[in-house]
Amino acid sequence: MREVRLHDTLSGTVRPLETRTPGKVGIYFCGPTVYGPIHVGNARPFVVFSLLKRFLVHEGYEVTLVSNVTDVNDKIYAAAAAAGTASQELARTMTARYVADTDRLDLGRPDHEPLASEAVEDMIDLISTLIESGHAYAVDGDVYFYVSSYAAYGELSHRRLEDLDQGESGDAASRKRDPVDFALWKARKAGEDTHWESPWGSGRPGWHIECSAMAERLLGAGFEVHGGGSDLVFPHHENEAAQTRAARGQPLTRLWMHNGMVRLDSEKMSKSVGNTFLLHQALDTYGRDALLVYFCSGHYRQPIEFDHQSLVAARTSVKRIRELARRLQAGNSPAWSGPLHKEFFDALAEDFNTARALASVFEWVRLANRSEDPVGDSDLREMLGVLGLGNLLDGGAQPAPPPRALQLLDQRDHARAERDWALADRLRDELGELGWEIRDGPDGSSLVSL
RNA sequence: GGCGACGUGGGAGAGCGGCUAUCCAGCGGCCUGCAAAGCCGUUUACACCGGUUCGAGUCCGGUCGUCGCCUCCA
Repeated sequence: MREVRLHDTLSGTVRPLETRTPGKVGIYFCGPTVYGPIHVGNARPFVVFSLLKRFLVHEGYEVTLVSNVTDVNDKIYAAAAAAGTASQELARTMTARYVADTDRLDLGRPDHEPLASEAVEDMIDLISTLIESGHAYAVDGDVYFYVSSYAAYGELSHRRLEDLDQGESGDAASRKRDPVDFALWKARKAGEDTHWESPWGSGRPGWHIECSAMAERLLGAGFEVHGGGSDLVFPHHENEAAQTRAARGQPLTRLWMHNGMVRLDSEKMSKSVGNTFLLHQALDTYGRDALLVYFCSGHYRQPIEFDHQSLVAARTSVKRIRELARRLQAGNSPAWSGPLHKEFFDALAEDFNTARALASVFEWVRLANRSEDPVGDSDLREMLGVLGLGNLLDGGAQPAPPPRALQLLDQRDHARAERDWALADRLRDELGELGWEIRDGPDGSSLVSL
């Protein structure tokens, strides 16, 4: 188990991963609001934190990964109304699609995927505690967090209250003590078809409180890593941090990790801008393997451009690994593999640098291709496995070509022996149509399935 | 306007103050009837201007540019 270091947004530094209990890590990352199918940008945290878990498990940690689904939200009400369905119905449908789409990434599921709508009791408890301790106040059925009561507000996002644009609008503004106060509970409004009873009347929870409540229930306050997209740092995570620490007297998490945005045309991919590429489309177009390589090809904190060329490049790299798999054999890897294997895991241990790790993978591929001797796959299998790409080495064992293909190959061998290149090339084309590619080598020709 | 991040070879993208990143594409070569696959070589990059240093993409300051957050947002 090597020392794992990760970038922490709060301190702005790369810090060692600290655990409450040796060997145990709890990770929570913010999942989507389910009012539509998710896009590639939404998928990035799912990939990053799923892979981080795999890596930590590889290092010997016992990891509990939690990711919420926000199924109560203004946008869901609006989208459901527009579609003429019940908001809960829409949320259910879109949650199922989210699960189906991310399942296609084949990275497993988080250990827990709590729904906001099923955690309202926990949220009410937390809100009550905040009111009792003077950190929140109720007004006309709403409850707001009283930001002024919490001195550390702004520490996560590194901004001062006076630096915020406070051009607050809407009817909530008049009920707040201060424009920066944010809603913990919202009184039921006309047109909202879901609501819960609370000490402050019928209503529904605000957004930020769900994560504080669900993370605490499933991981306990002070858990190891809280993650999400960098666009959530403020206000979402700032507010989460404030709520939990104000209520519990201890920090929500020990380390805040944020992934960079996926861009399309140099601009953040987002539903509101409308420049989205849906995850299921990306999976259809480029395939799951290429998409993973694409995500791993840049550091998780950097923005990454979603463009055709990058995805095609990723797909070509995948082919390169698959191509190598044909000539590997099961068993221990040669001596030259050792340093690369180490480099790979060291790179992941230093702020989860998948780009650098991938470089070791391709270095490995080159050395293996260069090797005259048979090459055992064990190290590469272990490396790729952590990136969720172990499958690239399966299917290395070729299916036997059908008799028809073998017959054509035989005919081509004859044609070549007679130097009838035109016929030989025609037979090669025919084989191509059957899905077989010819590889002429010193030991004769062989067939490879396309 | 405030806060922050980033600007690397044709494209993408790592990079610890001194050592080949890597991937995709191009070109040349090896292999080969031609291909494919693979290997070797190759275009000697770090926005600009100063500074620190024996030595700076790599540290400091400034300029320009791009992006993110400041409102829902992965």
